[in-house]
Parts: sequence; structure tokens; C-alpha cells
Amino acid sequence: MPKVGIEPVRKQQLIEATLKSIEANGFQGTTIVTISRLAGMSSGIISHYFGGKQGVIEAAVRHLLEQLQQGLLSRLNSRAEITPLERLMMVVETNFSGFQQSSPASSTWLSFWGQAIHDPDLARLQRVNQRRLESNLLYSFRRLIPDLARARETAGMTAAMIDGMWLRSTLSAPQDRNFREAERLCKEFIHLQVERFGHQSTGSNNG
Amino acid sequence: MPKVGIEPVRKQQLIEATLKSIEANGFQGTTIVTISRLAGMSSGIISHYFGGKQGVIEAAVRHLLEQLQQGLLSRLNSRAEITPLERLMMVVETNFSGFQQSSPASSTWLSFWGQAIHDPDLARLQRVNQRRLESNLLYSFRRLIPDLARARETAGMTAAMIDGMWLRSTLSAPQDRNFREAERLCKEFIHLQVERFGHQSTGSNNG
Amino acid sequence: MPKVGIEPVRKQQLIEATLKSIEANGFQGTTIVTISRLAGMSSGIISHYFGGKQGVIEAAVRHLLEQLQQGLLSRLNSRAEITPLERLMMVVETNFSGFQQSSPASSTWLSFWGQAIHDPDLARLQRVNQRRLESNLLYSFRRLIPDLARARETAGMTAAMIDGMWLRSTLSAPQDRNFREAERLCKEFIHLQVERFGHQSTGSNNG
Amino acid sequence: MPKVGIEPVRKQQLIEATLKSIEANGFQGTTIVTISRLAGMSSGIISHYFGGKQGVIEAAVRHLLEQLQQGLLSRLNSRAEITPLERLMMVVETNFSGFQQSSPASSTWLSFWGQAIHDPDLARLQRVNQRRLESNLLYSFRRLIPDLARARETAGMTAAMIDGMWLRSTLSAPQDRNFREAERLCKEFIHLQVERFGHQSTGSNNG
DNA sequence: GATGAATGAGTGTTCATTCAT
DNA sequence: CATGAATGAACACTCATTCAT
Repeated sequence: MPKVGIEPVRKQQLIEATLKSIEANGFQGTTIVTISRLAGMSSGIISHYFGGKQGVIEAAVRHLLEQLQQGLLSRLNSRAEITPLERLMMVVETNFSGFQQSSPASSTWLSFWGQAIHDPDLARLQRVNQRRLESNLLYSFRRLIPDLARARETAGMTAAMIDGMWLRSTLSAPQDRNFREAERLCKEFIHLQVERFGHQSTGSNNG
Repeated sequence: MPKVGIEPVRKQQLIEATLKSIEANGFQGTTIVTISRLAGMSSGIISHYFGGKQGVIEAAVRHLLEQLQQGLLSRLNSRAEITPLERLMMVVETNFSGFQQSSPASSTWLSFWGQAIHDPDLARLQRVNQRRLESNLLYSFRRLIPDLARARETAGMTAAMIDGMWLRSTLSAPQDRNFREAERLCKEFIHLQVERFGHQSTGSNNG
Repeated sequence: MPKVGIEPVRKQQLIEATLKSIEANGFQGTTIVTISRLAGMSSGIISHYFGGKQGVIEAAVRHLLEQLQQGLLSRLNSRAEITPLERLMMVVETNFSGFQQSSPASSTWLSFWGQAIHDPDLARLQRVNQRRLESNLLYSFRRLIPDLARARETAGMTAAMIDGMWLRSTLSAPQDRNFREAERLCKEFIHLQVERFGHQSTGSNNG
Repeated sequence: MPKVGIEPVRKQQLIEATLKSIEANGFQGTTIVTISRLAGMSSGIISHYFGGKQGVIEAAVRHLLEQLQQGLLSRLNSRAEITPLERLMMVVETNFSGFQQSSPASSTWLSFWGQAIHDPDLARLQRVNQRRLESNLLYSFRRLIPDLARARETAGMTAAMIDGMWLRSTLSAPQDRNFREAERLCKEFIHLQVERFGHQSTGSNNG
């Protein structure tokens, strides 16, 4: 039994090579050869570890989704006490930081989404991700906005604004500056909504 | 002159066949054969008229973008006098109506966007579209919100929310109901912003 | 519409190239490339005309079976009046002549049979061929041997002897001399059976 | 000496696994992995013991041929005194029993034969087997049929009928009933020939 | 000895493009 | 002009073989 425990390492290397290849060559331009070459391995290794091209791609998506979730969890654990508003800020930051840090991910996400439409497995992963964001937002908004229907609406609007900001930033010019501005606007939207519909809201508040 | 002017007709038929094929078979499943068969023509005609597969796809995107613009123009021309707020509603309606009417377009857009990242020609078209939406929104918001910076921010937020709502609706379950709810929330957001930052705004305004 | 009527010609050329390739390289060694190269065409042409490798192989088998049947028919039509015994000789001659004339076929048949075991489509064709031979033999034997059960048995024995002789000749050394000797022994067997069990049989007959 | 003598055991297990795999997956579907997995060993062991896939397959053929020979020997040894006619019956029984008992062998043989045409090593084994059967038959027929040429002819016919019957039974429907009927007809053929050309033959002999 | 992870040449198939008709 | 037959490079995937352990 040679090289015990090397399997997870190589799988991880292949997943990263997959993300790099999609970043560099796009979804259509990503082949088993481009992935394996980036990983410095043979082409057969992908079928060996992931059963096929589809397998490694799904694993890569799952990896991105897990990274996103872990990013939020580590933020939440970084502080002892967190107000609902702080928590909302962290959700926003997580969703944008993921793309600032590992810039490849930015366009990769969009490639995945484009693919998800006609690929049921990817679509399922995508829907899980959507529901998770919305439920994360709603959890905090319910503590800030007494009217449940309004809290729901706001959660939906915020989720849309996060995705829309991210989408427009990615498509127009995926630069760091754009993402930071996008993050700022999302946070501002949340503040505006909480001021307007939150518990102690007295109405006007020129933030 | 028996065949004069037949070229634009055939090109249009091929563009429509391209959209139909992407709707039916997805981006990856769309080939020169699926397009030409849907158009009832030979496969060679695509290279003949559009130079290749890439060409007909770009033409199809251009067609979708023009449809979007024409949709807004015809709405604006339908009424003699239009307030800035009404105009904003029309912009929102236009962006969602395009997808309600011809449902195929919904997922087709996303396919194009996914493709656009690594296709400079598509990306350029996409950026033109983005700027047009934002500038359309800003044109109206400037007439409603005196603070220019605030008007810009609001235009950006609105554009993001439109795209984000559309994106989430398309990915989760492209049903008519979702799109109508998405449209409603976008309009609500605009109302909230105008109430908050508009000319006559005295600050608080409880719905 | 270029080159009208060229399709059947090219299909026939590909079928012959398939038989040549199986003769030369065996069943396992026959690939789309070996076939198309022998036919002087591109590799894609096989999928174009036959849907795939499986398709061209089945077409080749069908071609061999048809050749066999046509061989018998042309022999039967070559004479105005044919006695049942003459007809039996013709059946035997047909089954051996096919392999003398186009020597490649000899080992090709065996390759097909080996393949037929795990390929339902080939197996079906093979069974049709078997039944045809046996029914051809029985048709004549019934006119020569009054006892129906005996006629059936003899038809079965003759079919087995034809196949067995052919099989052993092919495997041992596919030379013309072997096939002619095999043919002679099959004919002799028929004569012996008819002498023994035929209508006017008085018993001994040193043919 | 803990591992001395383990090699022949493992080789035998691999040979049996090879036969099982061919029975289950066909010749084409049999790979080094299917064989080694059935044997509960690693894939590398086959190259280790047999030099490669080709090696284990040849060993499997040799095993089948030896089984056939051993089958006849054990039958011959089961009785003290055996008449030439009894011996012929035993030869027939041996050739069919091998396939009734271990039904897998039936289709496996044909796969081997199909392969043998383009594999010199397999072909040589096959020819040895053929000659052995014919010589076995001739040995007995010479004691029953005084005319040597006639005895030779009859041996050849019998060998062909055995192979032909087996071939047709295997291809049409490898059921036990078919093999028993095939065996019966071969025996009947021998009786007919001996009656007709045997020592005491006075010519006619109505069953 | 024995393993099985890794390789990479080879497979059947797809499909954008070309071009003789 | 328009066709669609033909091409052949590119694809995902298979699998006998190798070799470090």
C-alpha cells in the first residue's frame, strides 16, 4: 500500500486545478487535459479519483460552497457577542470576501451558474446555496424588523442585491475596487432598511 | 429582383432558431446542426451568413439586447406624459417582461453571461447593456433625488437588485410567479428610496 | 445536392473495408481508424453513415449473410430442373464456396461468432442464419426421406457437419484444399444418409 | 517455509477467475481488473505471474484443454475393459460433458476460438486440441472399420459433427437440453457409420 | 513477494468548418 | 447562392502496464 493518505491531497490539488482552469479557460475551454496538466498529473487520474469530468467539476463547486460557509462561520466565531446588525454585515462581507481573496472564484461562479441551468446536479447545489444565504439573512432581520412579512421581503431584497452587485461587478470589470464599493452599497441598503422598519425606528435618520 | 432582401429574413430566422436551440438544448447542446435544422436550412448557411457558430451566437445576443431596448422605448412612447417615477417603473417592467413573455430568454441570458466571461465580444455587448440600464435609471433618479451622489448610489442599487432578482428567480425556479414577485420588490425598493431621499421627502414616511 | 447517389457506394466501400480489417487485424484489432483508413476515408464518415462502429459491423455481418443467401439462390436459378439431392449439393457448395471465393470471410465469420455471444444484435442475425440453413436442408430431406423424424435428424446432422467442417478447416489451416475436402465429406454424408433412409433404399448401395 | 508452494495455488485461482470473468463479462469486457477482483487479488499480480493479460488468457485456455483431456482419461480409467465403440461414446460424452457441467465454458470456448484466428499462440493450442480429438476418434474407428481411408473419413466427419453440434448449440441457445440432444445425434452418427462400414457389416442394417 | 496508484496511448464519438456541386 | 457530404482535430473515457513502496 504505497503513499498512504495521499488521496485527499491529490483530490484537493485536482479541485484547485479545476478552479484554475475554469478561471483561465472558461467552462467550455476546461477539459480533462487542461485540468490534469495544471495539476501536473496524468489525464487518467481524474476518472480514477472523481469518476469523470463531471465528478471533478461537482467537487469543485462543492468546495466553493463549503469555503463560503466556512468563511461565515469563522467570522461569527471571531467575536464573543454579535448583534443582529453586526451579523448581517458579516454575511455581506463573507459573500464578497470570498471573491476578493481568491480572485479566480469570481468568474468561476458565473460559469457554474450558466452551466447549472442545464445540469440538474449543479442546479441542486446552487439552490442549496441560495436558500442558505436567504435563511442566514432572515435569521438576523427577524431580530431587527418586527413585521415578519417585511423581514422576509428585506431578506429577499438583500439577497438579490448581494447577488446582483456581485454579478455586475464580475461582468463589468472584476477589480477589487468594484467589489469593495459593491459591499459598501449592500451594507448601506441593510442599514436603510433597518432604520426604516426596525424596532426603535422613529422614522427619519440621516445615517 | 426575386431574391433581394431575403438575406436579412434568413439571418433573422437563424437568430431565432439559435435562441430556440439554446432554450431547448442548452448552450453546450446547441450545435450548428441543431440551429440550422430548427431554421429549416442547411448547416453550411451559418458559416455563410455569420462566419461561424460564434457569429450567430453574438448576433443572437445582440438581438436580445435590442429587444430589451426596444421594449423600453415602446413603453415610453405609449404615454404622452411620464413622471420620473413612472419611467422608473417602466424600466423595471421592461427588464422583467422580456423574460415573462419569451420564457426561453431567461435561461438563455444566463448562458450568455457565463460565456461572456471568456468571450471578449460577448463581454463587450454585456457591458454596453449594463451601462444602458444604469444610465436609464440614473436619468430618472436625478429628477427625483437632489443629492447626485445619492442618486448614483440608488441607481446602482436598483440595477443590482433588478439583476439579482432576475438571477435568483431564474436559478431557483423560472416560474412566472417568481418573476412577478421579483418585479414587485424592485418597484418597492424604488419607492422606498424615493420616499427617503426624494425632493419633498420630510424624512419619515410610514408606507 | 452534391454527388447524388454516392451514399450506397461509400457505404459498400466501408462494409468491404470493415471485412478486410477484421480479416487483417481481427475483431479486437479493428477500430474506426483501421476501417476508415482501408476505405481511404476519414474516421468521422463511419458515424456519419452507420451511426457508429457497432453499426458498420452489423452492416458487414448482414452483408455476409446476404451474400450467402444470394449464392444459393443464384445456384438454384442456374438450372431448370433440380432434384432434391442436387439441391442439397448446392446448399453444401454454397456454404463452402462463400469462403473459397472471398477467403477473408472465412476467419471473419468466426470472429463474428465469437463476438455474437455477448452481442445480442449479432446473436440475432446469427440465429436467423442458422435457422435458414437448417430449414433449407430439411426442405430437401423431406423429399428424400419418408420418415419425418429421421429427415429432421439428418438435417440437423448435416447442418452441424457443415459448420463443424468449416470451423475445423478455418481453425486448422484455411487453405483451399481443406475446404474442398470438407465439402466432399459433407456431400458424402448426405449421400450415405439418403442411401440408408431414402425412399427406394434397398439397404446397401456402394455409391 | 510459510509461502512455499503458494504460487501455483494463486495462479490457479487467477485462471479460474479469468474463466469466470469471460463467462460473466465476455471477452471484450474482461480486463485485468475484473479478473484480479474476482480472484481477490491486486491487479499487478497478473503481470507478475503471467507476464500480462495475454499470458493469463493463454493459461486459461491451456487449463480448459487439459480439463478436456483429463475428462476423457478419467472416463477411460473408470472401466477395466472397453470396447472400441464404448470408447467412441466416451469421447463424445467427454466433449459435451465439459460444457454441461461448467456452463460458462461453453461460450468461453467460442470466444477463445474467435480470438485464436489472430493470436498465433492460441491458434497453436487450438490445433493441438483438434488433432487430439481426431486422433482419439481414429484410434477407435480403425478397430471398427477395416478400410483405413474410410476410417479416416469417418473420424473427420465425427470430429466435425461434434464441433458443429457444439457450435450450433452454443450459438442458438446454450441450454442443457440442446447439448444432450446434440450428444445423442453424434452418437447416432457413429452407430450408423459403424453399422455401414464396420467389420461384420453385411451392408444393409435397418437400425 | 505483493500491492494498487499512476500513467498515457488508444478508443469511439462529436462537431465546426470546408468546399465541390 | 445554398447545400450537406466529408473532414479531422478534439473530446471524455478505458485499461494494460509500470513501479515505488
